[in-house]
Amino acid sequence: MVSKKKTQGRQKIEIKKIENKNSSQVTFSKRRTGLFKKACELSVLCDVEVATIVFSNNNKAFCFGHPSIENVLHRYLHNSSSSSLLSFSSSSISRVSDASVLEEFNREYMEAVKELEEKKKALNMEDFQHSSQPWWEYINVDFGMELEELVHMKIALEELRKKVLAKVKDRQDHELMIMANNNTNSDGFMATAQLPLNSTM
Amino acid sequence: MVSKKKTQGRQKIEIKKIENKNSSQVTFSKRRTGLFKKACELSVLCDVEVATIVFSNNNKAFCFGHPSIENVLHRYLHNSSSSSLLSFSSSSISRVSDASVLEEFNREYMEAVKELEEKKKALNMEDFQHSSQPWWEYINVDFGMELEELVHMKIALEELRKKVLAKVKDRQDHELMIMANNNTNSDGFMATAQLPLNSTM
DNA sequence: AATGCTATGGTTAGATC
DNA sequence: GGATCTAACCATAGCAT
Repeated sequence: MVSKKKTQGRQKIEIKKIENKNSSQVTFSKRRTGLFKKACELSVLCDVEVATIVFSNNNKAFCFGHPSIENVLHRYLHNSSSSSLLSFSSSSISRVSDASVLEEFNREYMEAVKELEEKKKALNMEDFQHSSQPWWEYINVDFGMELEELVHMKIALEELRKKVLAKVKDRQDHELMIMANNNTNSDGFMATAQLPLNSTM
Repeated sequence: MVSKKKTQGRQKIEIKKIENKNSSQVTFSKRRTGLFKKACELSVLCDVEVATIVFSNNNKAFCFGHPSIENVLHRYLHNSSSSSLLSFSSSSISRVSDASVLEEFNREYMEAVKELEEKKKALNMEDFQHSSQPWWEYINVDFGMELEELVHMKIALEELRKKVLAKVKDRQDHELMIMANNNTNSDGFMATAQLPLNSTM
């Protein structure tokens, strides 16, 4: 009997730039996932801090960090300016940065991280990730927004409000229709639906 | 003839902290090498920027970066205002000292990431990820929300609106005060500040 | 602490939907 | 653009050095 293979399976490839755009995109997605998984496993198995950042060709940043990206970057940058640093890049092995460049970089970094922390705090993402509460409960405006941003936000919220109201209206009509056709609906749910929805926002 | 195997080969292991100090060290060394190799391959195959930092338990930093560590970190930190929501970390899990909980790290992590991905999708984060537009422009209500959720969202938005309005008011007063004291302010910015802010939302 | 050995577990290229 | 499948390639646990 001739064994007919369904696929050729994994083929050996050279490690060089994949010119085909589609293949490159597929490989990027698969290997990125694999890389993050490996990074995660290393952090767990050996109880160490790991940070990995990948930029796609579309300028998208993907990252993994344990205990957190900012934490590890902070530690790295802090250590690198004061003590010896074992690092290498694909272009040059065992490359050590100039101290003055790192000083400047550190300053920029501190500013960026501060801003990042504030925005993160603003959205309470840490809690949001592991909470059962809906995301919109966590939005606040305590971070330092420029006036221009606030105006834009106000306009965006106005649009959002319209969408929500429309959605609520649709659902309410839908539920009432169901109720009209089916008396077995639970009272608890319908009670919620009967909140005053047309109050001014 | 009895086939006598020299070794048992690679054995399956759980992804949890390796308590044996020596084993942990060996695994750290091997997997660290593997991780950097994967990172390097990804950067070459897909022609993308990658940075990976690992701290050993001895406080030693190992890293790989293409085109360089500083380059990628710099890019990440400067893009942070638009990409901060897309990073994920395992910080909440690292706070747990109980070993039994740590054992479940992998499963919990995967679940958390999956859940997060879903929420991101709901918020149209994919587009938001690589855009310079602020996050609130991307909020929509197209996903399947229950009526109860919508009502809660409406209430939350009402609260949010109040905060924004208050913030806008404060800023406006503040800017006007500055303008009164300092005529060198740019007109462009102040023009934005003079948008009609008291329109009904 | 890093490296070589092997058998096995795990990752992924290529195709398909 | 993602999800799934298969076979083949690759990484690495456990051991010794």
